Amino acid sequence: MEDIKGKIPYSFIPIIAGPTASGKSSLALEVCRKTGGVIVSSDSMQIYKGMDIGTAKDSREELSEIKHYMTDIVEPGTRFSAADYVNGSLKVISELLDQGILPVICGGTGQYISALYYGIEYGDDTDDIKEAIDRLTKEYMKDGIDKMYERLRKLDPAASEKIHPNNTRRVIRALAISESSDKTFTAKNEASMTGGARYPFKIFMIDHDRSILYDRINKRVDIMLEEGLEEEARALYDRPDIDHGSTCFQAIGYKEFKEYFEGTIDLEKVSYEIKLRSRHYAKRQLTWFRQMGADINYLKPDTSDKNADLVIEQIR
RNA sequence: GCCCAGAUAGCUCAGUUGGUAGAGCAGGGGACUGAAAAUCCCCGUGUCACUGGUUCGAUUCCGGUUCUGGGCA
Repeated sequence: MEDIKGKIPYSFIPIIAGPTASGKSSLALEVCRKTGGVIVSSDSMQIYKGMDIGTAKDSREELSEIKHYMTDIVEPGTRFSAADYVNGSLKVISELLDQGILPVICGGTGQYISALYYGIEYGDDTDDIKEAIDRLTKEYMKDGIDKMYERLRKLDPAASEKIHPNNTRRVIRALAISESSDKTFTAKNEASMTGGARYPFKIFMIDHDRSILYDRINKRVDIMLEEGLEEEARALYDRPDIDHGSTCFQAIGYKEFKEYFEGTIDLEKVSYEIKLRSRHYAKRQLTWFRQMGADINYLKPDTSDKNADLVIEQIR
């Protein structure tokens, strides 16, 4: 692990994590204001340019007030992976530390946060694996999942035992990784964590009652719709250069408009669906962070000002 | 006022030829290493509206009551 004490006056780099609508951004901005830090996003959808309202990106004013990294870095439609995220954000963090600036990691993508926090190294063969995934996805559509699962079972029995056969995505991915080099998915995973975390991180999360969190989600979706989410979604759908199967169309707040644009559902249904899917998502995020156990430092819901002071105190 | 149809899980509804009931959705829990806002797994007892009757036994059959739709006046 690299020592950061010589570069910045803090012992830990804060990660502000938690479910959607829990108040992460506002807290992270406040920590930045008080420390002269900048935000390094850990959000798999805020990386896309032009997807602002639906991904709850910080406002234009906030983006110009506090510098944001790993936000607005690619065009929608671009393929982007957890490996790309880790490689990119580590580079950014390293550069910031060299300049004596505190990086404040903020976002809700558990996979990205865990990868940073536990120091998962993905290597630089990302393009080969992306190709293998594309190839195997086509084979899967032709041959069905049973054949894919059987191939995985032969190549990497340990992985096949851990992955449910219905989980086609993870079956294909594990197979793609195993087939694209002489190491299996399991072997690569084992080797990927030997280095430990690159930096001393400390994770914080605001702990709301579930019913209050759901209420915040519902209200925020209403605000997004008032702010023009429909137009933003329409602009995305109308772009001829973006494949509708792209990752960016997985984003909640956009995919729910598909049927509306096709005229099969009304706006009220869209609103209902966005709220519902956001709640489901928040639940999954909570499961992810809960599983990290004592590595999460919980904060009581309070003003961003007060919680920022608590965070700063704990990273000294 | 009369006629018809309903009343079963938080919601929408199945069902029980009479032996106290089950789907979808919601909700809860879990998994997760190159698409992760994705993908996947597990979890179903509720005065079967109320009240009499028939019956060994009624949520089920019969009567009454209340409520909700729809129709006729």
